[in-house]
Amino acid sequence: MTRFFRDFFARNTLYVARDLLGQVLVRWLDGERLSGRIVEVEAYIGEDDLASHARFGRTGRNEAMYGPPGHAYVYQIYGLHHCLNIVTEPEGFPAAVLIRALEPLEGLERMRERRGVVDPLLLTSGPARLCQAMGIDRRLDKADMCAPDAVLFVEADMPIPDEQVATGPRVGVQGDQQARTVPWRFYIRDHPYVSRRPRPTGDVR
DNA sequence: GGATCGATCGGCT
DNA sequence: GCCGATCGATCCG
Repeated sequence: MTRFFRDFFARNTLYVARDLLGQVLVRWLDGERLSGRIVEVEAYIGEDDLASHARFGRTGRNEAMYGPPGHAYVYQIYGLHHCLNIVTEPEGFPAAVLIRALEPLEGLERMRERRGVVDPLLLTSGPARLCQAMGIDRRLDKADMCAPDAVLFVEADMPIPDEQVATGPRVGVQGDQQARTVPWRFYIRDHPYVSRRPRPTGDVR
């Protein structure tokens, strides 16, 4: 399978996000290959995006977002969970695609051990779940996902036609009306492995 | 099915 | 000192 080169990630973040759907995220962990099809993602674009970690400018945590495309941005949240992003756009512009859900393909038993659950629907449907299943933590922050010897990378697999791509507001975003409602969440329509977390209503009456 | 809440801690406005 | 791009348990209906 072909891996994506850096120029794939250097593009407009919305295109990268949409095009990542259907592709396969691969993680080599202790000599074992774990993988899953990407079925749900979100785009975080620039310092003007008030839902982005870059909204307050460059800091220690978000530094990877300002770095070269095709690298991982992994952060810890709520003191106990990790989330994986892939950095996009040319170096210097802070943007990334959050990987929100996978359909597990390879290494299910290992994922079950790591997650402590058996149901495949609970293995990698959720940004923190997939990180736990695949052993992704801050040690992989800034890892180059385009390097020949990468232990975390994306393989080109199955393009998803426009009819099967759905969009919507990003999950878990609070505050600013624009940030809450802009349709920068992309997912495969009716795919069983998309996370179903209910989102707080962004409605104003 | 939906709503609510606690866990747990690094980074920061 | 406060808060979070989450998850899982628990309670209610």
